Parts: sequence; C-alpha cells; structure tokens
Amino acid sequence: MASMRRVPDATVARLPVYLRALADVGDTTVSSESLAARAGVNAAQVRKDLSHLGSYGTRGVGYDVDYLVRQINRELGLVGDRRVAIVGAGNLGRALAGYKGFPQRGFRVVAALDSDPVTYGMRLGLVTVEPVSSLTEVLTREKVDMVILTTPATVAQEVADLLVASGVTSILNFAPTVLQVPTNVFIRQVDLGVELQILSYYTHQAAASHPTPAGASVGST
Amino acid sequence: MASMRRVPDATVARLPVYLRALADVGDTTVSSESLAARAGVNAAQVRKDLSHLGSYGTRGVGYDVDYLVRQINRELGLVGDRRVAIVGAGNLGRALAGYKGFPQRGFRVVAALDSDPVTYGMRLGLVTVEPVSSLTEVLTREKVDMVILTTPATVAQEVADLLVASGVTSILNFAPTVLQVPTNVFIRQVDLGVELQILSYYTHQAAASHPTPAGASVGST
DNA sequence: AATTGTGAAGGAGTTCACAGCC
DNA sequence: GGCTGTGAACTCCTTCACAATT
Repeated sequence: MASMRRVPDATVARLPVYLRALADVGDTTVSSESLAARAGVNAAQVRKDLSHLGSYGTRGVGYDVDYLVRQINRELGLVGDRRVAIVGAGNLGRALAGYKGFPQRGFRVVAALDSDPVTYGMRLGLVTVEPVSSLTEVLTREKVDMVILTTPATVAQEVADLLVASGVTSILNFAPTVLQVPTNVFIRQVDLGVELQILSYYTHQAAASHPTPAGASVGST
Repeated sequence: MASMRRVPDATVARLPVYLRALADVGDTTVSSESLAARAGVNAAQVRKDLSHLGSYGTRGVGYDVDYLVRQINRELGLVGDRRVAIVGAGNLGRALAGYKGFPQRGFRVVAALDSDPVTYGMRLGLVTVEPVSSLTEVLTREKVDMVILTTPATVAQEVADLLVASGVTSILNFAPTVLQVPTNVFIRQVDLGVELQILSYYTHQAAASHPTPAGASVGST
C-alpha cells in the first residue's frame, strides 16, 4: 500500500541515486535487481524503498522507467527549476557557480554574493557577484529557494543568521562548522576535509592488517 | 575497556567532526556535554563514541583536549601528511586544488592530471597539470596516498579502472557515478546534485504541511 | 558534585524469504 | 517463470539511566 506517509530518511537519501541510475537504463522497464546493481545497493532495498512511494512495479515485469522517474521526482519535490544563490565567492563558490551538474538537474544558480569588495562585479557563470550586505534584497529579487554556503568557517554562523533572518530555509553548507539554526531550517553539510579523514581511516585500517588487504567498499550518504 | 577492536562506521564518521569541534575549545578539558553541543550530537553519543577508542576521560572532570585530539588523530590514521592527487582539472578540480581546508588538515595536493591537452601545464595552486596518460608514473613519483576524482561522469569508471590498476586504494569520487572497484579499494562518494535533491525533499515536505512550518534539521554523513 | 563508561532498552535500517501476482 | 511487495528476523545505531569514579 502506498500511503502511510513519511518516507524513511535512509530511503530519501537513496532516491536521487536511483534517479541517476535510471537515467542510463536503455530499456523501458527495469527490474529491482538491475536497478540495484546500477545504484550499488541490494535488490530488496530497492523494492522496499520504492514500496514507500507506492506500488509502482508490475510483478513478473519490473518498473516502468519513465513512470518511476516521474514518481521519484514528484516525491523529491523536483518540479520546476529550483533557484539557488551562492554565498561566498572564494575558490569553491566560484567553481560551484559553473558546475554543469546543477543546471542538468534543475538547479539554477541565480545569484552570487560575497563580503569582499574585490569580488563585486565578478562574473561567475551567468551571474555577477553582489555585496553580501544586500543579501535580503537579492534573495527576494531572485526568488531564491536554496542557498549554497561557501564562506570561511569563521563567518559561516554569522552569515547563516542573516540567511535565516531573510527567510531562507534550505542551506547546503560547505563551511566546516556546525550551524545553529531554528528547527524549520534544513541543512545539509558537506565537509571535504571530513570526507578525506574518513577515507584515511579505512585505508589506514586496511593497511594495518598487513598480509590480507581485504576490505569493504565504503558508501556515502 | 579499550580493545574489542573495530570502531562502528557511524562512530568513524563522527570522529572528524569531534576533531573539528575540539579545535576551538579554549579550555584544557572538555565535557561530553560541551563537546556534544559543539559537534551537534547527543552527549551520550559522544561518550559511547569515545569509549570505543578507550577510556580516555576522567569522571567528574571530562576529557583532556590535547590528549583526545591525539587519540582521535591516531585512530583515523592521520599521522604524517597525506599526499593527494586530483584527477580531472575542470571547474571543480581546479577549485579543490586550491582549497585551504586540505593543507590545514594535513592533506597535501601533490599532483593534478587531466586528459585534455589544453590543460597541460596549467598551474593549480602548487602543482602543474600533467596528462592522465602518465598516471601511473606520476602516482609513483609523487608517492600518492589518495585520489580526488573530478572527471565527467562519462569517463569516471574508465579512469577509476586505471587508478586501481596503478595501485590506488582510496578515492574521493565527485563524479555522479557508482564506481565498480575491487573490495580492497575504498570509495567516498560526494554528489553535489544529490545533496541538493535531498535538501529539496525536506524543504518541499515542510512547505507541504502549510500552516505549521515546524520541521527537523537534517544532518550529514 | 560532577561527569564518565556502559548495560539495557528502544528505534531505525537492512536483508531474508516467500506469498502473491502477472 | 519471473519479479514485486512485504512480514519477520536480524543487525546496527541511538538514547536512557545509573553505578562507578574522581
């Protein structure tokens, strides 16, 4: 049965991966087994995950690819384009402004802001860097849905407070800081240093078991 | 008791966060409560996590900050500097080459490679882009410990095969692809599109419950 | 008095295994 | 015969609650 609302967090985290995998299925239908292989998970997992969205498969056949893609997109709230602002125009912010993967998946970078006057007027991809002092105005003008935060850690909390005050409720945070925000604001944290450190642990462990370097591949979330 | 080897994955993923949090504790000791607040987790969680490394705290007092930092670093295998190569010198690869957070945490970018002749000789931070055709040679010459993969998705698997053949066992993959690698190779996947899509889900859900926009903050891993 | 370390309870996520359907 | 949907078993992770320790 479909409705018994609330999809588990772990499932939500995998739906985008299924979406990615479905993009290069040649056929019009796909089995849980085949989709699982492409997404790098267990087939039972795929079936359980998809069952949370409803009974969209056909026994003996599999899932209709196009239909499934539509259902997952709907569940993720990926309807029209999402409008994204990048706050912090350093190395990383500049690279993300031009990242092809965003427009491909429906995320349009519509503004870039920084606190350093040197950057004002710089062109990043399709937008021009504006002063962070006009934050609220820019967010309103560009109808921003979500913010990518790429400031130094030292000012990240301060900027986050401003964002919250301006009504932003979705932040993808690259600053290596645990942001304090109200509970109605959603944060996803990406810390590249942390990723490398975790990787370091597993590599180190595998190396420690000298003779047999057998280990397990480590996923993400 | 300390040893009953094997620290749970969930704990490993939090150790770097504790490390980050410990960096700006002013005092010489810290309580699980205080550390938990800084790291954004529950105090019992902190205690259980740290108990996996051994009994390094003092009842009634807390944990000695310096000592704890050393123990966590040791557990993560963060001893000397780690040598990192960036494969794929596009937008993202170039930005990561100059990312300050890496050297700060002991990750030195010692090489950059790309398949496009236009990029050969380009200076990224401290290194010069070399052709991916000399991959094996460069990895050996620079004693590379881990690779950051920032190629387009289309060639990511192909390049990963090359890396594996050259003996690389740690890959931080930014390409939106599930890489097929032997079990002795460790992969961490960072997919920026996926992060935004997950964020989109929670935002969308919160918006759907119209009148009361109360939600929960979403962590990362 | 304060705070750790941990057994036990509780919750979440995964995998199995098979009935049910095409 | 092939494949989904799902209850049940299992494993992993989190939180509670308190005895042990300084």
